[in-house]
Amino acid sequence: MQAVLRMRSRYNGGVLQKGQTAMGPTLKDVAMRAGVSRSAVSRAFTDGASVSAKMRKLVEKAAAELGYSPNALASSLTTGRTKMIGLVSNNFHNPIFLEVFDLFTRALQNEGLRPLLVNLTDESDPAQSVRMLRQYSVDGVIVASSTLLPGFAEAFGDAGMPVVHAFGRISSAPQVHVVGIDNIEAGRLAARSLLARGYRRIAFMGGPEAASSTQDRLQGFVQEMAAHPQVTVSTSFAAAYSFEAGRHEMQTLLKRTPAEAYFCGDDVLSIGALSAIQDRGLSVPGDIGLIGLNDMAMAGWQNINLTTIRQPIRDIVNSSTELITAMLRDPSRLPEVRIFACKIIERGTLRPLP
Amino acid sequence: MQAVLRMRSRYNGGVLQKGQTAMGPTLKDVAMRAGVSRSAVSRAFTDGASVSAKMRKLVEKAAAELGYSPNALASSLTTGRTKMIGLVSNNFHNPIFLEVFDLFTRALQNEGLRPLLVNLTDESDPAQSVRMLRQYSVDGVIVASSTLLPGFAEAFGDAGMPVVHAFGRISSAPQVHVVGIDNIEAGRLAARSLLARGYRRIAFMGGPEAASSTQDRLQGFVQEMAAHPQVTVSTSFAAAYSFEAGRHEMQTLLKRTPAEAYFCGDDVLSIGALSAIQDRGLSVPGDIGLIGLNDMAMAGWQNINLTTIRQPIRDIVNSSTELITAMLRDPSRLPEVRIFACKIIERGTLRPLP
DNA sequence: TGCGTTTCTGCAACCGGTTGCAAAGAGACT
DNA sequence: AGTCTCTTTGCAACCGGTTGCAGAAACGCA
Repeated sequence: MQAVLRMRSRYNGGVLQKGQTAMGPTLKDVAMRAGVSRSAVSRAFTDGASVSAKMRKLVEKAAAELGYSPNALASSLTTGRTKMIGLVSNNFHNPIFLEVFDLFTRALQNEGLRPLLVNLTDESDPAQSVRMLRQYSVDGVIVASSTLLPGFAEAFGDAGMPVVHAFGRISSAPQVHVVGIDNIEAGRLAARSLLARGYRRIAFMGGPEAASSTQDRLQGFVQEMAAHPQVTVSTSFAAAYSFEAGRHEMQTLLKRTPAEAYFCGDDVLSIGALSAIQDRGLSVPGDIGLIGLNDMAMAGWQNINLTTIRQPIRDIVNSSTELITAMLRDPSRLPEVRIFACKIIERGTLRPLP
Repeated sequence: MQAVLRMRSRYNGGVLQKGQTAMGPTLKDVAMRAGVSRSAVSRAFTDGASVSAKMRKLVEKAAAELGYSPNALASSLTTGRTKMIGLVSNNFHNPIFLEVFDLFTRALQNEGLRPLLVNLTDESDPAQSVRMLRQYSVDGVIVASSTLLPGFAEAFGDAGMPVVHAFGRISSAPQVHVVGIDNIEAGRLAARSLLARGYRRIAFMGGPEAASSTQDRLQGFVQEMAAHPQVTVSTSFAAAYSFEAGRHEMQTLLKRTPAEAYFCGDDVLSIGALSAIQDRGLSVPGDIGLIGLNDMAMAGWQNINLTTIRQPIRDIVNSSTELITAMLRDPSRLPEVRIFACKIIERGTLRPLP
């Protein structure tokens, strides 16, 4: 009985010591209050543990009275799992990624996992990021980016963390899990739809030339065109996946004889290009056709109304989350590639099919 | 000497036990390798600790050879600080928040803090979120939202966590730190600029009626108009801060006699309204004037070219970050309100000044 | 060389939990 | 009641670090 009267460990009557996190009562406090051992309390909060219903009820009562909730970090010390997932990206300028973050955070939360957001915009050294995520002992890493060099995802994998690269480059011998679309196929799809509409002088206006997504889309686009020698193809690249870059690139293109239709690397670029074309007094699709990629919300806005290739964001996010949880269950699982199909969303920036 | 030969704790030769996080060598391993005590290693990694340069060098060498980096979570157990900050929001549909997240993650990273992203879109119970953040012992919480009920931020504060509510409602007796703009003043500013341009039938088309930001903007708007009885003011609300909601609301308004100019609750709403107006064959600013709020990137795009009130996102984010770090140093600091001025960005959706 | 100071270092306890193990308790059955 | 299970409980060690304290080492100076 007298145990109950002893000091309540460091949690001295609600007065916070300076420089210390607000920390509630601990397992020890609950144990004392319930008059049981600390192990009992621990077990009462772990499902599947060996505890009698009576004990559990007793502990829960004491815990409720004290407002106790277990410290996830402390338990991670012994269990080796923190239930934290590094959510790594360098894509903070493409509005589509806001949706990506929304979906990822919700999907992870539903699995009882917490996203630790890492912004790699200023980072060029994978080792540095590995160290950071190591220090926080994340259980796994989701790389959400179409422009981040594959070296990052691989570095995490090499460091022994489960990794999924969402929106990453498809590979037939993947180092890590990859979930995304086949950008080469997307390039072909764009090419086919331009051909079907009878365009003869067409062009690829890509995103940053160094990005694998740009390269792949171009490759597919050109491949498909190769079978149609009567069609001429030209190529150029915008400096970034941004409105301004797209607008600027199109302004440059318009100074010479422009193509009849452009496959733009991405919707944001398309919208920039659209703006440049309209400023010039030309009409879309009357004078120039445009097709984008992503189908971001804005593409559907009536004053934009962009024909585009839809990237199934939701499927990619859900599948990535599923894959990371599978990895947590079985870390020895071999890297897998999951490819989702794209489809064309017909709106008003290409001339109609003949 | 023989201590060096003992088993290297759980890190058995690089082979991971199944179900365990990839964990590198530990402090103990480094201590053994360097032939010193564990305390010595710990101190070598804490700056300002009492260690000789020689010892530090010795430890660093051993650590480098083993690829050791300290476990931040373990240390948080004794120090009581995790260097993790809960970044809480429910705003995942307004593109401006992508920029907000970008800025926050970078600012926090620069301070050596890690954002734990919490999506409250589906959450209505503050107690639930408090429990979650407690379990992860975050050092503080940044609430980044203009629509989240103040009850959330206050609940975190009551639970003893340092809190800053960014984009929150200004109050003269704040429960928690608030950083943002004075929405009442923003409403006045909008009103004044419409008046100055000679509009006589003007309207407020707000965001969700329940959001404090909407209410405040309306209040300021109406207050300013009160001094001009010759001007008529009407009011309506869109269901959400989204393109579709703005478009839909404007479509409804256009069925009756529309006002000469609208102050829209937000840029996204303005752009939706713009789309509805143009669809109807009317021109902006010829037939109807529009002014938004935020100055999101898109507002500057040439095919939108929205006159709007600029919200100084960057200042708000930096100031919030500064405030949260100040709270970490001194948790007893009293709640403070920081207000930033807004200014009008003149573009092309209002008729020119007479 | 000896002595007083100051700087370093290691011991051991602790942070808040988890878990293997052994002993206690509760039933079941003879 | 006695014996044998099976369940439940507590003890104690451990997870990977930190830190107060006391003793050891290094230094300054006579």
